[in-house]
Amino acid sequence: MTQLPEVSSQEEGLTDPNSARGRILTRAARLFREKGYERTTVRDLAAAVGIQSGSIFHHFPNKEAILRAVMEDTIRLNTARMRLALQQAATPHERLRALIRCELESINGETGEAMAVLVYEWRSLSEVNQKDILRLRDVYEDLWMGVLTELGNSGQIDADPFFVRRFLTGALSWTITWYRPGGDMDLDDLSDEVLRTLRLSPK
Amino acid sequence: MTQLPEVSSQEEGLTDPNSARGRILTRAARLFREKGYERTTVRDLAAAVGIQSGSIFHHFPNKEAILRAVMEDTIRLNTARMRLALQQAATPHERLRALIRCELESINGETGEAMAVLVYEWRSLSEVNQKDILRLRDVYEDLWMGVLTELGNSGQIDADPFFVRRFLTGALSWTITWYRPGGDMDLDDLSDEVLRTLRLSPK
Amino acid sequence: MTQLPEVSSQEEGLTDPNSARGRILTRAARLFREKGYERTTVRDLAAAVGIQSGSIFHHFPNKEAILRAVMEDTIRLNTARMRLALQQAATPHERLRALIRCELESINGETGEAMAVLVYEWRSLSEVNQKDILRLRDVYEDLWMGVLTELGNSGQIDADPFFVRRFLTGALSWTITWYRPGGDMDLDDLSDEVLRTLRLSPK
Amino acid sequence: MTQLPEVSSQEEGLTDPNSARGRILTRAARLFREKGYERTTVRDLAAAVGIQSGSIFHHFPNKEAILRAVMEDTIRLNTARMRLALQQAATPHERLRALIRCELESINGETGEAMAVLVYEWRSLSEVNQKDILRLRDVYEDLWMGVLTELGNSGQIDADPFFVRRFLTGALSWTITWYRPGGDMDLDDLSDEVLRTLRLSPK
DNA sequence: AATGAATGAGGGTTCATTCAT
DNA sequence: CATGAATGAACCCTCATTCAT
Repeated sequence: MTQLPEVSSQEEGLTDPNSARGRILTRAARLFREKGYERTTVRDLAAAVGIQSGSIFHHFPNKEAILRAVMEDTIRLNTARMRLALQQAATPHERLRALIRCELESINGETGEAMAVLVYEWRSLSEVNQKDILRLRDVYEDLWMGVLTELGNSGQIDADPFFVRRFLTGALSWTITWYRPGGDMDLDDLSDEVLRTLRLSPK
Repeated sequence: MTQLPEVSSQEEGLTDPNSARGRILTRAARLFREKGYERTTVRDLAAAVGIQSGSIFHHFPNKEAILRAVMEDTIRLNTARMRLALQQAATPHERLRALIRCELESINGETGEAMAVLVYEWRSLSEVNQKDILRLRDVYEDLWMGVLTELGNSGQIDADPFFVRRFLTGALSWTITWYRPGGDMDLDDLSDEVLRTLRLSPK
Repeated sequence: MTQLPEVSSQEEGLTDPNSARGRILTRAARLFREKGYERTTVRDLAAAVGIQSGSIFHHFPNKEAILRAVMEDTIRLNTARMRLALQQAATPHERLRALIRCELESINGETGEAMAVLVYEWRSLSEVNQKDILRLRDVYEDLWMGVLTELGNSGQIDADPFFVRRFLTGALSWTITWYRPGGDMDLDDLSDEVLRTLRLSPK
Repeated sequence: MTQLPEVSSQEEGLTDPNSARGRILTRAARLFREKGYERTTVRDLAAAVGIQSGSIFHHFPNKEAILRAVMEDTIRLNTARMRLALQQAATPHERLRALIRCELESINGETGEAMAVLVYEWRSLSEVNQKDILRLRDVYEDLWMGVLTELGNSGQIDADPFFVRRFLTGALSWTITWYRPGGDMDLDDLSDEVLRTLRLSPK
């Protein structure tokens, strides 16, 4: 199994998962994922956390702020993880594999629910919040584009790097709908299969 | 531009788009896509159609039935279209291109809004309705698997056909988030870029 | 008893007291007066009218709009009444009496509750609504100032008409706190007592 | 400027304005006046005082007790002040002027905010508290009635003393809505204008 | 005394759905 | 078929009050 770099939440200013705020965010990610943001009531969330509904508003000013925090924390964490993974990869090909592996991990691992929320509940965010989150997303995407451009320059991929990234974004995020960890395919296998589909030998 | 096969709505038992029911569905697809199913009120929809909210319920028993009809009609229409397109393709490779082209059309053409609704509003459907729609989806997916298996058998793709289909489902559906028709790239170009990414470009 | 001019609600664009809207306004005036605007819940009001709380919002966009309508309708009605009364008065002295009599009627008659609301719940109105209502109030006050200026010019009052109006506003509105119709003093007697206090013989 | 008698808070059992309790009351009077009792939250008040919301309840058992204390302290203080002022007035006419001057001071001076609260927030008091405050009010009103009866007996006013008091209560309390200290009219001028309106001007 | 997280009852408002006309 | 007033359950959020620290 690929060694996953450990990211301490404190270093990145992320929420401590054991704090009240952290517990709300974890449960919120799950509920928003399962039922959708709109269909999840504040009471549902409070019950899941084991507090009263009014107490939610000691930690977040309103429901949307919870959605935003779920998204923001997730992007921050996964960006940090990916940066670490890139540092440990020697070649462009290895870096691409690291990116794919990392993104699959973010989608199908612990942060999977939050990542799904990021995709499916985007429209529930106000425009202002959308813009803020998009800025964080840009940082993350720059990491991808750097590696794909490298591969394009060295002739290892034919298609336009922008398109490749977009196809991969869709393909990888879609895994959430069908991939189940614990089966006969782990995330390394899945990464290799992606590379094979791109006809880039997994090696 | 690839010739798109015409599918008459009557043959397939689809809703006449000029009927009251049809106008509701068209507007619903757009509104559900733009604002989300939960955030779209029956009043919004009625106003968009130009009738009173109570009148909606002369055409549909409840709001969810509208969502279901949007999804069902769309799958039926696109399945019919795809079947026609496959009949006109001679080789497995041509058939794959036809499938990709058709799915891109369904996602980015007239039925695009409804297709997005199919993906993003899935959880708003009751389990019973989900099952019904899934049955229709299976018919559609069988068309895909037939062609991909052909290609696998003839050695034109390395990866698992099931995996390739999933990869493509994600990649193609994701185009809705970034592809804009009317730019310098039409859906034929986009189809070619997909094939290139899979290293299956003709010659 | 002084003849009170009849003002038809239709002529002035006022709310029909028998309509749903009208019944809500009447009950609202009473409740806002008795318990205060803030302490009156929409549910209280709906119960008093005999409808469900949600139904209130078919007639008013929000709670504050009810408060505003109570105030607006009242000012409009009383301005119209006062204008009619002035037309029937021959001398400045008679006109002053008519104003006093009318204002006492507005405060202690049918519109009394609404007038009290106008005074006591002013701060519960948003600034925008306050401005709108103030414009209506100005029209009403101009009627007063015209008559008081006449009396000043003819030497029948010593003090500055502006002050006299202000003292009278306070003194007359205060009657709501102590005057009870049906006792040994009717509104004509009350008017005379006011004139006596100003040392303007009631005649 | 009329000499204002000094009333020491200690003598009357009033709250020391520099104590925690006193600071809460001062801020409460202002906030209740500005925003209304209901719209003022305990948090607002705590923030204005510079403490945490929970700490308020170390000084008062509940929010209404603050309202009551604001009213009670104000009546006590103004009753004491008025008593002193009466002692320094030689004739009934002078005494009336002293009462008017004192009441204007109480309404437009330091205690003005609290006096306004007394008038406008009366209904927010429970019945029990209303009764207690009314008893204090009676003491204050007796001072007024004594002087007005004197004036009636000596033929200096025509109207019923009870009526005159009510007229003045309304007229004077209403000054809070329009009189602004610091303009070209001070409270002595205002007192004179009141007397002139009653045709009781000196000489 | 002071803190501030937690409570929990309720408040204004929304909205799918019904039904008499 | 269409209307639109009415329903009533449910939603997000507020806030006076409590209490362990």
